This record gives sequence, structure tokens and C-alpha cells, in this order.
Amino acid sequence: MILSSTLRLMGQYGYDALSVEKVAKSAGVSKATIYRRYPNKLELVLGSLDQNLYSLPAPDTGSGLGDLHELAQMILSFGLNDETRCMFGTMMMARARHPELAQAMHKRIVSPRRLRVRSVLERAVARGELPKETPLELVMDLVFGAMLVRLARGERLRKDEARKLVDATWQGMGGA
Amino acid sequence: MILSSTLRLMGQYGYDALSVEKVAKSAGVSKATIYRRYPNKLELVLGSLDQNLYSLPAPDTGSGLGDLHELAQMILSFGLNDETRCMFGTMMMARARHPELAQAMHKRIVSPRRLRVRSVLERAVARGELPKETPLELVMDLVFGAMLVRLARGERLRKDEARKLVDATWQGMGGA
DNA sequence: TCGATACGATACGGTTGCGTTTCGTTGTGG
DNA sequence: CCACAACGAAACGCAACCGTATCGTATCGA
Repeated sequence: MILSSTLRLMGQYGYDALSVEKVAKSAGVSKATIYRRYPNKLELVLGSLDQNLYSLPAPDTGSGLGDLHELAQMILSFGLNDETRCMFGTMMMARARHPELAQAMHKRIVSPRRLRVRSVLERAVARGELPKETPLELVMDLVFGAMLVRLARGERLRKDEARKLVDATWQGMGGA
Repeated sequence: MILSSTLRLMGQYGYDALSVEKVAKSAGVSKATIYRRYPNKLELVLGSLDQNLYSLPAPDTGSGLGDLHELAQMILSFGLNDETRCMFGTMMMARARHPELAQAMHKRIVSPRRLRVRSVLERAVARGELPKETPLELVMDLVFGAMLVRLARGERLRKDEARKLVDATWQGMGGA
């Protein structure tokens, strides 16, 4: 409860504006209890990241392009909200003043999702749907990035735009 | 001096961790002087954004693809630093709790750059290098987004990756 | 029943920061 | 030379927050 409240409030306020008092009140817990379990605010937040790690389903439509579309729709449905924006903003800001936090957020939030997408792409390469020399990191950056930049601007990505985005990236990489 | 110091410290600390005292010390000015000119911290920051607006040069290599490469290299050289990351992080976080600030940052930092890229793309369409129905916003999101996501992860984009990125986007959009 | 452990409520000290106020100083125009 | 405006230095009240400490209570096993 403490950790999930922490995570939720992180998505609402970000690290700087998150206070242990808020977590305590939100979790229905005394502040002392929090400090008995976590030595300080940073460790509390790190703990909350360790506990609840986001995940992405692993689509398997039979074709790499189909899988990519599936993933894009998933992200579109669940990953482009205010909490995600706040999380990413916090991660970007944290890299300068709380590198530990930025690293943990990357490890727990970004990496798992990227691994999912990477496995989809690797399967596509193994099938011969994408050239062997395809720069997979770049493909992921294109897809994730386009969504992230929309999120940053506070504008919604439409479904047809997401489709076009994946198609263009796929074709631009020489996909079959 | 006040406004430029504010802008510089914004790129260093972000909005939350920016303090008027820091601005005063950095600008060699009394805190009272700042409050004589700006009613509060938010207005001070908004003023600093109005004063100094970032810009991008307008390349003209003769071909749309060449222009895009030029722009990408520009962004790569000057736009992917810690300050930019902090600014973007602040903008993303601000959208929830200081919409005014997020809007101002978008207007002063993001929009000018996007307009530059858009004019390059429109010229390419006019030349027939890109299809008339090309979704220009999406093209920009792909290019900017891929760079932004690298910035968010704290990883550097290599020059050859930037080239590949632009090439793939161009080809994916059916560019000539 | 008893002792240990965890807990909630609460207050505390210390720090930081916002925005205000006071007061003495500087400088500039008339 | 003087009046006035702008300024710097410094202190202030106020609030938020971090992390600690105190104390009374509840729970639970022996």
C-alpha cells in the first residue's frame, strides 16, 4: 500500500513535488512507519519502482509488422496519459540531480518495454521480414520517440497516425 | 541579466528546484528588485521565456532531404544537452500543475523549431520530393521524437544514426 | 497475563523557499 | 543642492517539507 501510493503520487506530482506526508496520508499510514521501512524519500521512491514494474503484453500476430501495430495500439491505449508524462518528465529532470533515480526509472519503466519491442523486432529479423543489419535501437527510438514527443506536447496521437507511423518506420527500414 | 540568468538556471534546475534567491545571486541583483519587476516566480520564468527564444537556422541545400539532414545535425550539435533535457522534463511535468508554464515553453521553445522544420518539409512537398498527402506533423514527430527519446534516456545519438534516422523517415514517407 | 513489537498521532528542529518590508545608499534630473 | 526613484542588504512572517523523537495503544505469541 505504501509503495503503490508512492508510485501513484509520483505519477501525479513527480519526485520534487512528492512529499512523504502525502504518501502517508494517501496510504493511511503514519509518517513514522514509512521512515521505519525506508531511510529517506529517495529510497522510498526507488522501492516503489522496484515493486511495481510496468509491463507490456507480448503480441504474436504472425508478422513483425502486425506485432508492431499491436504494440503501438497498446501503448496508445494505456501508456499515453498524464501519469506517464509526469514519469518521463521526472526521469529527464532526475538525470541531472538524482542520477540514481533516473537510472532506476529507466531500468524499471523504460527497459522492460523496450525489451518487449526488441524481441518482436528480433523475431522479425529472424523471419527475414527486416534486413539483418537493421538498427533495432533506432527503430524503437522512432516508434517510442514519436509517441513521446506527442505526449510531451500534450497532444493525442490518433489511431490512424499510429498506424501510419509504424508503417512508415517499417518501410523506411526496408521491411517486407 | 535577470531574465537570462533565469533562463540559464531553468536549464540547470528546472522550475521546481529553481529559486528566486538563486536567480538574484546569479544575476547580481537583490531579490527585492526581482519582485519589483515580476509579481511572482512563475511570471519571472514566463518573462524569461518571452525574452530569449531559441531558434534554428534555415538550411537551404537545394533538396529537402539535404535540408533535413542539415537540421538534424544542427539539433544534434546544439540541442541535445543537459539544459534541453531539463527544459523538456520541466515542460512535461508542468503540463499537469502549471499549464501556463507548459504552454509558454511550448510556444517559445518547441513551436519555433517545429515551424522551421515544417517550412523545409513544405518546400519539399512543393518541389514534389514528398507526396502531397505526406503527414508533415508525423514526420516531425518521428525526427524530433527519436532525438528526444535518446535525450530522455541520457544516451547520445551518433551522427551516422541521425543520418540513418532521417533517411529511413524520408524513405518511409515515400520521399524521392 | 505479560512482554515485545509495530503502529498512529503528534510534535519537534532544521532547512528551504516565497513574497514582503524596512532602511540606508546611490544616482540622476532639475 | 535637492527631491525622487531605483536599488542592495537584510530581516521578517509564513508555509512546506525532511527526518527524528516521544508517547500511548493495539496486536500477538508464549
